[in-house]
Amino acid sequence: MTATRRTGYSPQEIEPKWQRVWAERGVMKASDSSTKPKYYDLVMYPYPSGELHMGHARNYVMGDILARMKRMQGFEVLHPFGWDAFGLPAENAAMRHPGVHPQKWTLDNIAESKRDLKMLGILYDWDREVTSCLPDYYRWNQWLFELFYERGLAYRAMSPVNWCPVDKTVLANEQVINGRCWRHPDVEVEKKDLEQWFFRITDYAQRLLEDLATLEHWPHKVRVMQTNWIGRSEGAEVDFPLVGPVNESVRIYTTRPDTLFGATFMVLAPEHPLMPRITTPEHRTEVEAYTERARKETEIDRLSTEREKTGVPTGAFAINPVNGEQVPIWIADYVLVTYGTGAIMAVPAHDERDFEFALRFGLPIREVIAPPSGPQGHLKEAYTGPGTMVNSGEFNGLDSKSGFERVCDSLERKGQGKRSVKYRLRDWLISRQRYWGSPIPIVYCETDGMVMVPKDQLPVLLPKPYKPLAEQPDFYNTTCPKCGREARRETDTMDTFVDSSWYFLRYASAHDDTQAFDPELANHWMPVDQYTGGVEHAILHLLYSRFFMKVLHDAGMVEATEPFVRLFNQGMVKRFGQVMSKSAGNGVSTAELVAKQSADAGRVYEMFIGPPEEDVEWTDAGVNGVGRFLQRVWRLVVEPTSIAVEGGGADAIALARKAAQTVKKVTDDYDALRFNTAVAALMELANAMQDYLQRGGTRDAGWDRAVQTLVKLLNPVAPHVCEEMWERLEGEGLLADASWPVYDAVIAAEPEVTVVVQVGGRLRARLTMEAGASEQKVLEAALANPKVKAALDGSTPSKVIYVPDRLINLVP
RNA sequence: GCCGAGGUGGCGGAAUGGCAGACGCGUCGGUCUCAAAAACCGAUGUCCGCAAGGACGUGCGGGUUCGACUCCCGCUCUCGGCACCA
Repeated sequence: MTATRRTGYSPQEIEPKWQRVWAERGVMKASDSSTKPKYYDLVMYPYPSGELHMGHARNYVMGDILARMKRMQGFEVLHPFGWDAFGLPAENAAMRHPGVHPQKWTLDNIAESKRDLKMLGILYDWDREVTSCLPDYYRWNQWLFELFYERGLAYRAMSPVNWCPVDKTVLANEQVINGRCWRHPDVEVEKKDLEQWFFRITDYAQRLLEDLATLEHWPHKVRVMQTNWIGRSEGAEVDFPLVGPVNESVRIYTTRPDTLFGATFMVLAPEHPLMPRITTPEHRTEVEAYTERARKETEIDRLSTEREKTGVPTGAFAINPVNGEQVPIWIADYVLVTYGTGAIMAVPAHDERDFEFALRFGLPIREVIAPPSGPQGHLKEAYTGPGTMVNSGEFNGLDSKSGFERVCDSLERKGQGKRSVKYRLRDWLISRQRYWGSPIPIVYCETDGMVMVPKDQLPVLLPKPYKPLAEQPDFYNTTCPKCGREARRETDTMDTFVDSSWYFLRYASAHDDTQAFDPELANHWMPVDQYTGGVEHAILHLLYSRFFMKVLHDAGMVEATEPFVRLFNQGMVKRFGQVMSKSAGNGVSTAELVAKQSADAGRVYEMFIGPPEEDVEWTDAGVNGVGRFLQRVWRLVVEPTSIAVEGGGADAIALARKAAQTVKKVTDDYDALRFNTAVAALMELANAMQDYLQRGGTRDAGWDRAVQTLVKLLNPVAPHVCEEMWERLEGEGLLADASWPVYDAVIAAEPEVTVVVQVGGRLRARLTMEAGASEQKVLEAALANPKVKAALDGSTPSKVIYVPDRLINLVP
């Protein structure tokens, strides 16, 4: 007997159809006034790089799956999109193709990317689209800059800055990776002194650190990275009075005041302001030569731990306040002027760097902390752990922890020092000497100094000609808003991370031309329930956004203090062993995939290919396999044929039970973003359905249940084909139906279950009983059973295992 | 160096302490075809065996447990982050 001819479906026909239908129905338009519970589903807005390939698509698909599921579950979903549209690539393109303006290049790219997103069936509320390079957005960037300025959080300072010689721009600390430019891993960053704008993020260091503890739905890794980046340490500042006529002290910072008696020398950073005054005449030449060389050295050399320590003595001495000892003062570049006080006391016995330095220059090493065990004296290396204080006068015998406190108490009592908390976090340098960014709305006037452009005169528009702003007199020549006399505009633009630090608020009222965002609407939608994007933003973007949120909270503009409740970092898509990218030439073009296979297959494949947080390798065979799966689902749902088989054995109850279990599994998996196992579970259900038909199963209630379950649960991942199938089954699209299947009690069909009760790993009871409505009920009933109660003997079970019949002989 | 995450078939990967390898790819066999491709059906951890079946298997070494991929201790390798922050 031959099976009837099976036709399958044509994705090229149904996919455009449903994309049209969704657009017409406006299914992803978020209502601000809905009575449904809100769900804010956000993917990191991208830099618009033009045509999309499937490497870009992965996180958008994840976001889309959640949006569709939450909508079907009855949430009012905000799923917006926008473009991080300022930045260097547009300028580079403009330089490569003279005559092409960065704006045109950017807007063309946006159009291409948008077309490809739609082609993949990813639904956004495009009415709320945000484009950061357009005046109606960057106007509010400038407005927020002024808010920061008014609150004392934006300031200008001369600063040695990181300078990328290729991009000819200043880089933030965060953009320097191992002393090299983040955009050019082979280009060393130089140092240069410039007047720069900063945001005072260090004022928020403690709150940024503390609130990390509340972000329990963030990846552990990201929280650890931010914690380390903020880098809080507790210690003390101690004054070492200078020896000689100068009535001054050197203030040092240490995290180990308990080792104060072991300080045998001091080290100042080469840039330390005290250096020129304390250096003795006979050491002057040497010190100046050293500091000059340190200044010229690039970050990469300076930061290398491989490098041998260098330094020179100043000839000056200072007095250790705790024991009156005179210690020599050295200059060395292993001490950083930007951290602590730019000066340290060196305790070679208990600090690896000081130890190395002391060995190199023959400086004394004195042990003041005895390790809890092992021989003391004769150190081969620095002992940095805790121990007992020795050679420390009145503090001898104290353990290092209480010694820390007692020494601090003593210093504070005598006015020689004080407890002090330091952070590694530096202020955020936002100035960029680039054209394609938000102009900083400040005017310099000879009479009035630095003046903000009045808010009603914003935006300060970017001039049309593509040329550095500092070379455009039409731009920088202006009048002072206060006195009306000639003045000069600031020609720096803002770091694009400023733009991306608040765009998620703009979505709440994307077209409001009276304010950056409507506080009421922002409070309605915020915080973001799910934020999805690349791990490369684990520090910069996320820390800055958190900072903005806190500042805006303090300004009374938003209620929440954290922007993102749940964060997820998806892995990257590779092909031929490399991350998919235009430059590597290994991208799978969205348009081509859709033409040859289908958007649905691409979507399902990217979810099925591996754990969402892992990097995955794209293979064409893999996507074809998923295409086969979707065709098989179509045949099962639309053209089912049961085949009479000898022996039969089709079990409709078992199929219905399988469907119910799949509902639970897939719903949980989607919620936890375990898309790979969700798809696998749907494949299992399809296999079970096929098996059922092959055993001669017919279209009864169990079958219908399985069909509905499969189509609904698969819909968020493969929306086009599922909508089409649903229409054929029910006469309408699924999103219109908007109902998510609920896990219910088919499990009651389980005739008997065995329950095993354990206390503290000890087996206490085992009994067979009639099944209840659900696993949970079975367990509850088991605990109420007198036999179990007796076995438990009043103690609480550490574990109750529900064991299906087929496994019971494994339990003793 | 410090911090974090991981080592499971030929491959990607599944497994609240309870049948290791779900699901898929690949491979092999079959159906259809003049043939090939596609599609569909079946087999597929390794070793021994014609078979029924047996033995061995989650980086390495110990431990806890009736039972360990899973928990604990030690080691090792890989990948990510930070890196002279006193």
